[in-house]
Amino acid sequence: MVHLKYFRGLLISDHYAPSLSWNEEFKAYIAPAYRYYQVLEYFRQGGIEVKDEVMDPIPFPLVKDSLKLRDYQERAMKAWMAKKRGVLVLPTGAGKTALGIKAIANLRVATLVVVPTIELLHQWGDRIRESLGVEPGIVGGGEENIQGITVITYDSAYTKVEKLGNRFPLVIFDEVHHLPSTGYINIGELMASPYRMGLTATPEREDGRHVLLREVVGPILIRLSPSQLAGKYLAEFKVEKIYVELTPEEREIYEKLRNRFTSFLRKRKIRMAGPRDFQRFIFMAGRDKEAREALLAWNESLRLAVNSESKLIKLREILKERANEKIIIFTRDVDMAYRVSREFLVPAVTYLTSKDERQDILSKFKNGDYKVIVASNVFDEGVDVPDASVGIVLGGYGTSRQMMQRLGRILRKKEGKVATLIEIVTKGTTDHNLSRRRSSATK
DNA sequence: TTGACTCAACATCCTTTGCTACAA
DNA sequence: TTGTAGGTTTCCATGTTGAGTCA
Repeated sequence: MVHLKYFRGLLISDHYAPSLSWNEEFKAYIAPAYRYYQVLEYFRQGGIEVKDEVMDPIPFPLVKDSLKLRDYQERAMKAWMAKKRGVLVLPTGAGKTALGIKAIANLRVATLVVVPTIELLHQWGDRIRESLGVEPGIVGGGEENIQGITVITYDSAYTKVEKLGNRFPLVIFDEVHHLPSTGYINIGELMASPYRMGLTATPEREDGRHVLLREVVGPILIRLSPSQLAGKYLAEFKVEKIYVELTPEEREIYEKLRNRFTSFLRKRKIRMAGPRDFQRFIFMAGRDKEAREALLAWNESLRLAVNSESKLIKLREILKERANEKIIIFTRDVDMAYRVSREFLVPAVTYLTSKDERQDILSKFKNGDYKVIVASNVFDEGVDVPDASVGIVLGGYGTSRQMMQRLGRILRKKEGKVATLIEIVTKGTTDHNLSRRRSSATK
C-alpha cells in the first residue's frame, strides 16, 4: 500500500512514481503538489492500493443552481466537464464568470477562485451570492474570511498557498494569463487541487511563459473570438485604421533618435531578432553608458511617434464628426492622457486618479453626463467600464491582449448598434510596428 | 475606517542593417 | 550550399496594482 500526504505545497509519497523524486530530509519521495492527480492516476492504473491523505477539503455549502448558459457557454462547459482541467478562451463580455459559477454548481466541492484585482474580487463575490445563494469567503483587500467557496487575489494566494493548497478540490484562475509569471506560478504548482479551470480572453504572453499553463492548469479546450460572437451575443463591430505623418520637425528629431539607437547596434554588431535580444540589450544598458544612451534614445523616439501632433489634429476631426456618440480615448502614457484631457476638456482616468474620482467619472460617463473620456492603460483588465460605442486608440502596447480588452469595452450588445474601434497610427515609425503586432486581436 | 504613503511584483520592450558554427 | 541555431543575466524607464504600515 502507498501512503500519500500533503505538506506545505508538497506531495509526499512513501513509494516511487514518475515525477516524484527522493528527498533525504523527508525520507520520502516528493513533488510539487500539483502532481497529485497524475501520481494518484499512476498508482490506480497499476492496481496499487493508496492511503490518500492529501486533500482536507473545507465543507461545501448548500447552493442553488439557477444559472442558464448560452449555447456557446454550454459547449465550453461540456468540454471542460469531460476532463475537469483546462483553459477556456472567451472574449471580454462573453460571460466567463458564468462558466466558473456553473463549474462550482456542477462539481459541488470546495472551490478557490483566484483573481488579479480587488474589483474582480467583489464582482465574483456578488455573482456567487446572486447565482449560488451563498456568502462566499473573501481573501484580499484587507479581508480574510475563508469559506467553502472563497475568492482570493493572486497576491494573497501567493502568500497563503502552502496553507490553503489542499483545502480546495477545485481551483478557478480568472485572467489565467497572470498565472505563469515567476511568482504566481507557485500558486498553481503548490496547490493539490485535482480540478482546475483557467479563464481568459488572451492566454498568450509576451514572455512565452503561457506554455506552462498546459502543465499546471490543462490544455486550451475552447477558443472563441469576438467576431464569432458578434451579432447575436456581442455588438457588430468594425475596426478602422487611420494613418498620419510626423510633422517635419518631429521627423527630424525622430530620425536623429533612431539613428542613435541603430548606429549603436551596428557598431556593437548586435542583432535584434526577437524579444530576448532586446532583453539582453536592456541588461547591457545597466552597465554600459553607450548602451544606456541608445536605449533612452529608443524610448524617446517611441514616445514621439506614439504621441505625434497629427494624431491630435485627427482626433479633433473625429470628435467633431461623432459629436453624439459615447467615446473612450485610449493612450499609451499618462502625459498624453492629461494632454488630451486639457486640450479637449474631457475627464482623464489614469493610475494617478484617486479611487473616488475614478468612480465619479465612470458613473457620470455611464449616465451620459460625460460623452467622452480619456484613459491610459487603466481599463486593460478587471475594471467594469460603462459601455461606449466608439473607441479611439491613440497609443498602446503591441499586444493583442490590450487590443482585445479595449475592443471589449465597446462590444456590449444593444439593438441596432455597430461599434467602431478607430486606431490612429503614425506611418513610418515604431508606432506602425506596434499597431501591426496588436492587430491580430481584432480578426 | 480613511487616506497617504512605501514597497514589491508584474508588464511592456523587436523585424535589421546579418556575426559564426554546425547540421542537413 | 543552404538553413538555422547559437549565447548569461538580475532591469534603461514607465505604467499599474495589491499589501502593509502608520497617523
